[in-house]
Amino acid sequence: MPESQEKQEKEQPPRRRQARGERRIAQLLEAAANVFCTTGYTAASTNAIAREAGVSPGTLYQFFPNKEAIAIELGDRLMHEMRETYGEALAPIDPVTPLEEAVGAAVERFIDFNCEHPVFFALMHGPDIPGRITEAHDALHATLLSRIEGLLSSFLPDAPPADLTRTAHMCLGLYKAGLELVLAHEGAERAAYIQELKNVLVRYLDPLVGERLGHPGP
Amino acid sequence: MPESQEKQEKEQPPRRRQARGERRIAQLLEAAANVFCTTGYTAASTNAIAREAGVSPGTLYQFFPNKEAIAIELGDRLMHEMRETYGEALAPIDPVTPLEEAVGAAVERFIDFNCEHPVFFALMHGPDIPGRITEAHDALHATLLSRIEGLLSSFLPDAPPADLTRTAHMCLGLYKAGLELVLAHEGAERAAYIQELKNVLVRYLDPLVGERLGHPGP
Amino acid sequence: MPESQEKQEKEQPPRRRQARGERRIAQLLEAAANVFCTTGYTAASTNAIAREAGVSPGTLYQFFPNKEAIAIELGDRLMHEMRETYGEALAPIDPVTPLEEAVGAAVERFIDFNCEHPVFFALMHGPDIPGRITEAHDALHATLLSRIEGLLSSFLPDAPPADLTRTAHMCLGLYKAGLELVLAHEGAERAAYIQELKNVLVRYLDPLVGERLGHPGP
Amino acid sequence: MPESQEKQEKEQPPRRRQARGERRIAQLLEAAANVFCTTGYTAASTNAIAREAGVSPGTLYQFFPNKEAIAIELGDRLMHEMRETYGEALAPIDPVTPLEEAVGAAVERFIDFNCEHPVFFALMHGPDIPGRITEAHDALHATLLSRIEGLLSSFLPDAPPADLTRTAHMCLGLYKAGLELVLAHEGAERAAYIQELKNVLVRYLDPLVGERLGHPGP
DNA sequence: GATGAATGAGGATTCATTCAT
DNA sequence: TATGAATGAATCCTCATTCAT
Repeated sequence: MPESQEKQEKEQPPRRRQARGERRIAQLLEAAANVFCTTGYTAASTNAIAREAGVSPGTLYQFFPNKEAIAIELGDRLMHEMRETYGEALAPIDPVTPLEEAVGAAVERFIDFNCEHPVFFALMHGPDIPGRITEAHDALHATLLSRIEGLLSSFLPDAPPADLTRTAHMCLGLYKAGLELVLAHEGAERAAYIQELKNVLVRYLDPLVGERLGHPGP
Repeated sequence: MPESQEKQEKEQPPRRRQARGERRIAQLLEAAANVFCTTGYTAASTNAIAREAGVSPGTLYQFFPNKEAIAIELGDRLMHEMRETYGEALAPIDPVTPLEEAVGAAVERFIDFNCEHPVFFALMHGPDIPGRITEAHDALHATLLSRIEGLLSSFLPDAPPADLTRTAHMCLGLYKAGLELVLAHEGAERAAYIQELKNVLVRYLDPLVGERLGHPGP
Repeated sequence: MPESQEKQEKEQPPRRRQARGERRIAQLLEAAANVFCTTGYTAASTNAIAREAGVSPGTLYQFFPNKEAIAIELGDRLMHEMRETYGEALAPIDPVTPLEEAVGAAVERFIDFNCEHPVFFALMHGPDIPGRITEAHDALHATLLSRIEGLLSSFLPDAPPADLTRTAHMCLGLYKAGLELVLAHEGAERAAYIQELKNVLVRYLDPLVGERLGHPGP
Repeated sequence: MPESQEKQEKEQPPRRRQARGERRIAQLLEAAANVFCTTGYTAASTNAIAREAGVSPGTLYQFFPNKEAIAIELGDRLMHEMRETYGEALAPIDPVTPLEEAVGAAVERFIDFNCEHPVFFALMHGPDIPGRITEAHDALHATLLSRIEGLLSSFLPDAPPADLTRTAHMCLGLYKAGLELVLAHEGAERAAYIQELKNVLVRYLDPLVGERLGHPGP
């Protein structure tokens, strides 16, 4: 069947190439994740990423125009995977779920996700410059914020948008701070920090959701 | 008066030299603060610091062996100034002071200090690598933690040391997270974030100090 | 012929690249040889080598991690060429050859080799620090020593290994010393020094080989 | 006695200053010797010497215009001390002394001197560039050569000057080579190398002095 | 004399990126 | 596509030397 072969050669190669390209991209992203974790985002070099991926620098630049782009794509995939793993189900939470339970579950999931994808942490913190936010960092942040806002909106349906946004920012910030401490410890101490992080969030949010139906304040 | 001359030879020369050097050091530290704020600690280069200070690289290295040393000295001076400004008085807090008031005041002071010394923030966050903690970062952190522990111990006299330390770590982390948000906003929004930060800390700590004399839980 | 293409993909690309690289390496090594001869090994700078080679510093570092590595490779190639030129035939010398003749030939060859590859001298002397021996220097030395030991063992088949080694060290040292003087002179004077070097070695070795068959001492 | 005091103040200060200067110079030279031994002449830095001497760089430059000058002065003093220690007596050697004894004694003395003044070795070898001889190196060399020539002339009274000079050069070279090996070993092995060095020199010189009175060749 | 500050060119090395193959 | 060679500016840091005090 030379014809079909011809066809294959004409149609499949694009596919194959795409497939190969996908593999390369995945390979590069994984390498980048490793390097970001090891040396931090700022200190990570594209050459190091290419080396870790076992390809030449030129190859890297065939798929990504620069380091930023790698981080962005990595963040995107991370967000995508988070959605795949935990689903959009994050958002529609049964309003009857007690806050403590909801927060506890969310924190657990976030931490689990982080442990499975340590680069998440590296990307979230990004370069230490306060003002200059990188695109990658930013995109990740925005996604996370919107997810958190989604979560919060179930509990705070009446909050003004500005307040909601602010609360989401706070929650994300607190979570990041807690995560840093959690990751810095192990065993029982880690568990204790996880509990503290939950406490922080629950106690912070509790008064805000006090007026919810079925959740009369104390 | 050969005697006085002898004295001069033994005491003055070191001082005289130090005068210029001291000025240079201050100048370099100020430049370093600027550069750290602008580009972040990790990306800051010694050459950039020297350029900012208007001196040659060699001059910088006559006073500091490397970037780390600059950061350490900067952190030390910052801590010293913090103590000068707000005094050891942070520690001995009247136990009758309501938690809210105490936390509010502490937060205000910390934020004020940060606004006056923006490099504080840059130093606190340090390089984005999770494990690799730099000396400078570390020293600053340790000092802050001990100050916070001191503060907390007035409120939590009965807490086991491990818990106290953990709580201090949490507070510092929360504060850093809040500060980042505060600094990222201005005007009313900044004020709102400051309030949120206070809320977070008060609500987090309130249950822990519930058993204090005169502060029975609700 | 997809198969041959596969082969090309697997075998040729590495080769093709190496062609240019190989040329660059040769070019860099030649430049290094020049610089080592001109300024000495210690004072030679990688930048100077790159400049001499007409490439950028970065290019040099794509092939060699540092100056040492260049010297090592240079030494290796030199040793290889020496073997190519004079062959392993150095070792198995007809035991009936008179010592004077053998030493004379060896000295001539060594000197010729040096004149063709002046960097040999620079590498042999290495940095002037007594203790701190560099790898490059060391490797060259070891190779030369083993060659000399091989030569000597034909003449001193019964010498204990320790003595043989010591004698080899002496011969190499004497040769280096003589070479320095030879290179420092020209014309008739150079010839005279060459003769003196031969005399030194022959007279030094003669008593040691006195007991050889057919070479009864006087 | 204010007058005499006045006198002292007017006359002694110059002396004192000279004394202080002498001390400084000695101090600097000793420091230089240490640094030359530790890091080698080429790599030695004037700043390091000043530091080792416990003075400021400026002070060093008040006594020596550059590194070379330090080495030269160091060499001069070394030569002076050698003369002080072993005297001009090196030259007039009893022509009846057997060559072996004379050479053995000379080698012993040279080696002893080196062990007491390790910098001697560093200075003798100097920078590894063949052509570019430094002044310091040169001066030292010249002195040593003339001493050796003196020694040799007792044994070779009839040798043409050119031959004498050449032989002296050879002896110095051989001695340097041997010294390197001697210093590189310890204990019994060192002793063995010392013996070998003596052998080399005796055997090299013996035929040359064969015609001396009372020393008929074998 | 003595100090230590100052210089600025030069050292090794790395990096993001581009280019020829 | 993929390679690896090439770049050159930028990194940190050192050095011989000079200068104001």
